[in-house]
Amino acid sequence: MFKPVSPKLDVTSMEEGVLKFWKQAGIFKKTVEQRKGGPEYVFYEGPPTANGKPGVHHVLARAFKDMFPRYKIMRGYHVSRRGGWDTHGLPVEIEVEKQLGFTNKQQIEEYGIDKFNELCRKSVFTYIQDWERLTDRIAFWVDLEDAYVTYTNDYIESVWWILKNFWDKDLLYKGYKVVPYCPRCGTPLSDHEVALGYEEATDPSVFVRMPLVDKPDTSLLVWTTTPWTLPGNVAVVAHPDVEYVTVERDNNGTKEKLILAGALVQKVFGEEDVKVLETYKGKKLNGLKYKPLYTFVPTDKPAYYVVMGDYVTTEDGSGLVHTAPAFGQEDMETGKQYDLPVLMTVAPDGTFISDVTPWRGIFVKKADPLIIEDLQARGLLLKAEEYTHTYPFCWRCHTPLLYYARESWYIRTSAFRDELVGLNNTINWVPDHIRTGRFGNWLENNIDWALSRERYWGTPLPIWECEQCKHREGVGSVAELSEKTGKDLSELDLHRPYVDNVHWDCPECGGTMTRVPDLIDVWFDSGSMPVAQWHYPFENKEKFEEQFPADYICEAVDQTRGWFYSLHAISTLLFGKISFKNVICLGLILDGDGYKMSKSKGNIIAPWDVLDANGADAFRWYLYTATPPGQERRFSSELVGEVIRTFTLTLWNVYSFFVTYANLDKPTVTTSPIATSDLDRWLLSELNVLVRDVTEAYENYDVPNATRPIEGFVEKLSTWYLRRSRRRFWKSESDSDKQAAYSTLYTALVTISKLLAPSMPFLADELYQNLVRSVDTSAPESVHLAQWPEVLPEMIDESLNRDMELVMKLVSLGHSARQKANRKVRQPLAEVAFSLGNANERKAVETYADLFMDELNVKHVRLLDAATEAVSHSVKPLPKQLGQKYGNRFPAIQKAILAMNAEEAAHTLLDGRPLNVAVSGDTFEILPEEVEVKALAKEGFAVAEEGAYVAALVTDLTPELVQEGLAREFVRRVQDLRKSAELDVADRIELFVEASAGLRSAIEAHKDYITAETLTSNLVFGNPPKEASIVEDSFDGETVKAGLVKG
RNA sequence: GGGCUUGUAGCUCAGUUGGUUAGAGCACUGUGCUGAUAACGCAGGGGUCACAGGUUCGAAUCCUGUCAAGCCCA
Repeated sequence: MFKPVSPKLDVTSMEEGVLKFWKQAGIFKKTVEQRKGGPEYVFYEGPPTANGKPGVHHVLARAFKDMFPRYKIMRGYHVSRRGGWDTHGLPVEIEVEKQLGFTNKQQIEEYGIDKFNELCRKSVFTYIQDWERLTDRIAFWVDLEDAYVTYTNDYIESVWWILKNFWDKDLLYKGYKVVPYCPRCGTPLSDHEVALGYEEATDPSVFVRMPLVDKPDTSLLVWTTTPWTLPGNVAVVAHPDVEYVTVERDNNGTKEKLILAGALVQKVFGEEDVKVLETYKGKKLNGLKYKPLYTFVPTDKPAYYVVMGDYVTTEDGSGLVHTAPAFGQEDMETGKQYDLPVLMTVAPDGTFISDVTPWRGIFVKKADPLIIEDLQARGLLLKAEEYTHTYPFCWRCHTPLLYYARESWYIRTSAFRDELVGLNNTINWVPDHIRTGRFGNWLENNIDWALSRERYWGTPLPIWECEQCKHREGVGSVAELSEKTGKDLSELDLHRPYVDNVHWDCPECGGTMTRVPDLIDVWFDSGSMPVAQWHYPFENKEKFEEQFPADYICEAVDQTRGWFYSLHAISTLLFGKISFKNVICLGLILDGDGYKMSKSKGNIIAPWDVLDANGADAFRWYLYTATPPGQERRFSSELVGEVIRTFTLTLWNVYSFFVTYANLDKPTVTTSPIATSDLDRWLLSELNVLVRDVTEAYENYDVPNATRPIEGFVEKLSTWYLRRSRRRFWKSESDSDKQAAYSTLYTALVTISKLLAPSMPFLADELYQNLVRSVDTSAPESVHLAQWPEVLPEMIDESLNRDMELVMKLVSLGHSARQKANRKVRQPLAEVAFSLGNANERKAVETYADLFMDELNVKHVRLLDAATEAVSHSVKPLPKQLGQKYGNRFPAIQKAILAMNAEEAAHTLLDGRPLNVAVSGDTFEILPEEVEVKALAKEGFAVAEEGAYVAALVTDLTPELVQEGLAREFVRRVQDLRKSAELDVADRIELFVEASAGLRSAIEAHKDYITAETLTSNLVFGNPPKEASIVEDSFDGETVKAGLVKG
């Protein structure tokens, strides 16, 4: 006996029940233990930060993370799914700053770094319970009890080991980094903070002459919107492939020559009459020396010449870009590339340094007009205008931000560009385009990783420097630190401020070694996780080797420059290997209107609302099936509800049907059924196609194709197989056909439960527990401990699948014809005749004649006789076949075929002979398969057609047919009555009938049929007793009163 | 400003190497069927395949440009 199953389903309580079962039986742990010794499948969890509540985008990522380990477990792999938490970084600090009401860094230092960091440490897990609860509810199986945490000493020590490795390979260096910087707050801002403060601003737009050293009458014409950066100028950038021109113009009576981009001449000079003397590519300008505008600060390297850069555009300005490496990120990159000097003309408070004598102490933005004045006076200014653009301001104090070079530590990743690109090409990206697109481009344009941060809560950069002689040492372990200091530091907290208090004597000069104040980028923390989660190499050597690299990781697309990059870069530099083999890169979740969900817009959808309404399975299924994973998706709760209506309930009802009837019949079910009918063979064939396709999709990390086809199969199972098989389950005799039907349906349901296990883990186990475990206690305890279904190729019969598809199409045409003829289905008709496009399909009509008769309620099924019954034929040349064969002669051939006598052409082709078509002197032999022949049926038929397929119904009624129709109408009434009287499916009844004459004789003529259909043990013509349930009705000109009682 | 992605019915999405009248589900309307169903069948309305050029006998599909949206970078 199976547990009785109601056709109604309360999704959430079902899921909670399964959740409870998993917990009690420890199923997750068992999935890990059971596969010990099996091949290893490695999954890495990209660590989230638990200082905010999880949202729907986290459900998305976790749903996708979960499905492949579940699949692999069922295929016999061992998967340890270790969780992890990202715990350092600015977002954590900002939360604590908010909490303390701080607005700048001084306040933190005054408050005490030790106390501040302690608050950070606590704040990190503020919402950990929300995370755990959600993770549990959506059935993301991950080991959170043994999760790695990036702030632990062990983790940090491993990160230090990596950094020491880089230090020893000379991959760490100190350089300048241009950052958005607030001169009032005295601090750089993170990208996130900068994004908060963009506003419209009006700045000067100046065109400046920079005379060439060798040709003083010719000047480069340079454009800038930040005149204050001009004292820091060291070079001018031109695009190598853009057209530049030398123009001659009148400058207050003297002729002057200016160089600028040809495309901008009109824009710069407008109406003015300028003469273009010469046109050439930008690369001709390469290396030209010009006279510096200012020389306040001496240069220690060659400067003041033209360099090449691809980023120059001809949208604005002059096409010649002024470069001051201290004040622009691109400028800094160019400076590094050409080894240009960095002129620091501005103090950290945003004023000019004293070397810039005319404007010393003046805030740079305020100095702009003064600089313009100076240039004007020296005849170097062509023109000054105003320019409105968006510019970032400090979100705290509204001071305009300066792009400003700060000293920073870098990793020499650009030296590994080829390795980064080459190794990336061996990674399987889903979607594919990320590999060469977003991620590949990023790697090809790789710049050195700016590693350091001037903050407090993070992994300290383990480099110590002598205060006197600047001698530096990298440290790669706590033991090394103990050795250098001669103290046991094994209990030292590796965070600031404690680690800052560790000093030793400089081996070079005897001075004091002090740690540099910087922390490292948190992305370096998370990118170190393959190593650091195991405290490698200090511990767990074997574990690390077993768990590296990952077979599978999955995060959203915003991680291309985040975790995806940091993982890849670190493992490339450290090991020369990839750290993940397969990666699914998810698109973002948008709201129902296509906007990004954000707190400020108030369009956040809370995951719990969706879970409480529709459960986790439907939520997951929606995420898997709605959109390919890489695409951004519009999300709404209603669409998740649709999953339940169209998929979950359909499957549930098939399941409920099976259990209900199986409990009545108690058949012996098996999952290796012997199919007796074509319908069974067809279903099993389709089932094996499904197993084959879904398995292949899982192997290819193709989520939509691992899920969507199951929907299609369930639909066919419910609306075709089961609808067509109902009577086989009802009938009273328990023959082999019935056994086969039960076993076929059983096999389908059990297989579906396994195919659904990775994607709908709750429903899958609910089905499995009842269908498998309740009859076989030796079976694995959960579907998640079971084996993935094997494809049985011998069960796949492609031609049977095609035949059944044809049958469904013809049935559909038959129904359509009935509707056109206005003949309801309960009225039997004499005959249906089909016409098919192609001769080898004809057999199917014969094979499935019984099915057609039953489904269409007709007495006879046959093929339409082309010779005698079709009034006419039409021919349709098929473009695909003929077009590919005859190319540009196709239109003429098509025209010629249509111009022929359709009847003669049709008969030729129907006989299987080729058609000779003459087109402007040439004769072409057109084959039967290149033309579609369509028959039009003669009158007397109700016809429906689609392409070459025709269904023709004989609609004439005989008295016998009418009587049979009446009998069916009567049965329908009785069945409704049974239902409204809430009788059980198997209850027998006594039936009392009063009917008009026509109906009465119909009932008498079909008494056996009626009593069998309605489970009537006694049919009486007469007045029903008082206790009977009664219906009165009239139809087809007849009236009836019927009553029934149990028994 | 650059890169990547996307644009097909009211909504969510398919659409194969270019080839018949561009499809499905949901929603809507009509109708039929039903002792598993919250369903199902049949039919109907609903499309400038974002736009404009080009290649081709033939373009939703290939090429170029434009527009819009999203993300990343500047």
